[in-house]
Amino acid sequence: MDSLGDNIRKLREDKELPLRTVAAYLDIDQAILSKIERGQRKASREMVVNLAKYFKVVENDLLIAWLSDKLVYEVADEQIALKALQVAEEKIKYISKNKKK
Amino acid sequence: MDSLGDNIRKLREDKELPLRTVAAYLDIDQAILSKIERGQRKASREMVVNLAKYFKVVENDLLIAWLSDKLVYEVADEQIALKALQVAEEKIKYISKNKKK
DNA sequence: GAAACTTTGACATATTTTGTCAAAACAAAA
DNA sequence: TTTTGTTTTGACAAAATATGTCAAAGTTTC
Repeated sequence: MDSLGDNIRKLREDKELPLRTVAAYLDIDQAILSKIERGQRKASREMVVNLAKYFKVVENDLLIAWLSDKLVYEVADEQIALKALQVAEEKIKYISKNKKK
Repeated sequence: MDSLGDNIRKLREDKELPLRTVAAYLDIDQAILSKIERGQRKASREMVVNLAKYFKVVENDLLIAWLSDKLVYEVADEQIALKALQVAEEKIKYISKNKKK
């Protein structure tokens, strides 16, 4: 249930690595990584994939944290947020059902 | 469960109005309205609110269609789409619980 | 086939996102 | 408190997206 930022900050601090090191691996400026960890910038999908590889965690776990963050961000100041998410679920179910054919 | 575009196309055709008329009310080019109805462009929140007023339908119904479309768009080509939506729901529930205080 | 309506695509403009950098802020250790 | 290493911040430029405008092409109706 944590945000992606919380996740990767924990992973990084557990290994006692400076931003610099992880940022270098991702080939991004450490300022950006700092902002991502604090939720001020969004990570790209590619960064998330690379982070999962780097920290050896299940890629989908991080991707779900990342994508759900984006969704929350999208609906954040709407009263109808929850309802919209539920309807979106139905739509996705419907779409994937019809894709199997 | 319909997309916003389907919704407003139905509303418009039921009243037998040309794109031109509705577009004029919204103060947008009819080309844009055409694309919105066919899901090729996103409507702005403001347009949705104005459309609800224009067609005298419940504003939230259209807003939910609009917002859920955006969410579907966001997750569309992810395998984890459904899972991410569910996690986003949890996050929203958590957030709104803590906002009530 | 003329008239009204709709769709399409090219293009310009505006807005948002993203990357870069350096200075400021902070923390730990001497 | 100075030094050293780390993190955060904000200003700015560049890149990528989104949005608006228009006219031509396509479609439907009569």
